[in-house]
Amino acid sequence: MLTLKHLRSIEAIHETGSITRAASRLYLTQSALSHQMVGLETYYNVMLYERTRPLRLTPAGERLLELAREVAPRMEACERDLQRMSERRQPGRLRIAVECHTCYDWLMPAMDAYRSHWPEVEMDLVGGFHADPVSLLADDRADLVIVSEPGRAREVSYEPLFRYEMLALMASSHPLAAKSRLEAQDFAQETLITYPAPDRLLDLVRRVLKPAGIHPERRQVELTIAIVQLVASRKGLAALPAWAVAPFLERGYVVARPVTAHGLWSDLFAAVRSEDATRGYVRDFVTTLREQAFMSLPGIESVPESS
Amino acid sequence: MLTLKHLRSIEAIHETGSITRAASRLYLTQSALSHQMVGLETYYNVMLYERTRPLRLTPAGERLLELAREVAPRMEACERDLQRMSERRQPGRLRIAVECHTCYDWLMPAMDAYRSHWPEVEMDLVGGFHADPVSLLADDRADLVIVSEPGRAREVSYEPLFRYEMLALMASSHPLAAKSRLEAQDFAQETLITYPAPDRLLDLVRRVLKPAGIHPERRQVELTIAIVQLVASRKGLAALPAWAVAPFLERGYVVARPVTAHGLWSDLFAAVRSEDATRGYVRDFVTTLREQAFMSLPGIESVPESS
DNA sequence: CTTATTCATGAATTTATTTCATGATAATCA
DNA sequence: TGATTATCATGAAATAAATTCATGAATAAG
Repeated sequence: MLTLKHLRSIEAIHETGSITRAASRLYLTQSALSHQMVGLETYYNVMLYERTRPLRLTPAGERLLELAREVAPRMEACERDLQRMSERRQPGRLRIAVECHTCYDWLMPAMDAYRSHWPEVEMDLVGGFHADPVSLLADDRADLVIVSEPGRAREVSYEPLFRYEMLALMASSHPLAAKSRLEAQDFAQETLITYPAPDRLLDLVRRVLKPAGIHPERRQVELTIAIVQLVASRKGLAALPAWAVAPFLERGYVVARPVTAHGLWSDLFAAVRSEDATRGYVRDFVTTLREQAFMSLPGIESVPESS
Repeated sequence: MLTLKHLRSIEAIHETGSITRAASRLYLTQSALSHQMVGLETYYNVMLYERTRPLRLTPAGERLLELAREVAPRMEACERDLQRMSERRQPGRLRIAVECHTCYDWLMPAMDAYRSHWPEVEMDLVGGFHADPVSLLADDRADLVIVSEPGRAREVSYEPLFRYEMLALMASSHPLAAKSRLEAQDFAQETLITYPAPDRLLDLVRRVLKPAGIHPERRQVELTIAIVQLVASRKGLAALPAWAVAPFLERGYVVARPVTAHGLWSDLFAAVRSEDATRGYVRDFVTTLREQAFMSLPGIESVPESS
């Protein structure tokens, strides 16, 4: 029988163009999703997608996608209403702390989307720099913190959001632009342009350069646009999320290259107090973060289980 | 997770005002439906219906009902479209034969409802009287026959529709009106007014009077309204489906009484060729018959499994 | 007050879903 | 063009979910 689960699957397959990627986004194995689709196809005796790469929906698949788009939001709205009815306490509050500079790019639209679903939830951003932002949860100064690594404290629950690739950025006239990927040694003689943040938060430094014993000259700038401008002016290299550099590549002054053989991928998690993790408005905020990110950020993936 | 099944359940509970009756209409045990509801209630941590008789939906239950009403028809429309896509043969044909006179009362509206879902299916009514209407299927003179008893031939599939109670009808001034229920002997000295049909099709005669060896005087009339008129004029008794007599009871000239201790219940089935039983447009016709009947005929029930 | 009904619940059963392990097929790249 | 890597399909096993059966408790009807 047709379920919401099937509709979500069709949407994910359509959006990712692949059973494997869709499965990962749905937190399923590739096999489970394949079985699920074969089951649907057998039940209705139709093909739902062409077995080509990239995979495309057939007319029958498109029809299901259409259903998903008209039906899924209504079911979700109903679920939110039920959650509201069950939590007869005060409407919730979400004070959000963010560790990474670029996070604001996707956090703001996500908060907007969330506000329309949960108008009664009061949202706030916790400003300032904090050595250990997760401790803001226990101190009751924040209710949700965006971090790049899950901790292991039992009082805090870490919800995976997504992962993105960090790309090395250089002027298109830079000699290193000739290489298809950069390694740690390539940075040795360069200036590294970063946000003003401790090394712990700079994935390139912490996970690539420091382990290789390489400590390039450094320069710190606040704004992404300023970093790109300095790179274009051949003042040094930078490492930024793939989705953040995409708009600048079109103009051709800078180029982006992966770092190390498999690329430098960073994960993001939402940390919440474990007692809050099951609340409807909190879970829905996390879900909204994921949805909005996958909708607007090109090239991101879901966090693999092992992380 | 919320499924279409849950929505159908909520609808059935709302319409029947009882877990037991809803379960029977959904072809489930009472227990299964109870578990299902408790599961939903636990998942969302809300009550869905008041534990009173008759049972009423809570606001949370009403919210689910609202969802059901906006979402279920869309899912059904999509399923029909998929079925159409899978059957790339000729659009179907439905020649329908009917055994019982009163069937036309609910069959016509049901056919209208069905026509809007399957405009490409050509419907026709097979007229005339037939000693063995089910044989019309094998003879390819009909595609679906409404009958009151399932046969056991393997080439024919019998889909249960619903059951209704036959009530004895008499003038309100008739002495028997004093009794709360009638027995076979009560008919011995009366005239029985029936449709012009063989005894085999008259449930009162076949299942009550004949077994008791009672053969009252008879009079045959074509139209339901004429039967009621004769009864009101004290020309005799009649037995008609509860839903067919309901409109005449209001005026007060006739009264209706159950027959025998547990009432005289008649079942209805749709007989189709087994090869047709799985076709989308056929299954949907049967589903539409059930739906429309339960929607418009008061006091009917679903056919118990054993029948 | 007794007798029906009706709903809830625990245990057992059946059915469905998911994963694991692996094979087949198609795309990519030296 | 092979060799290599990606991706999807599939069967068997494991896990999870839904359904039934048997029964108890609560509620309405006679």
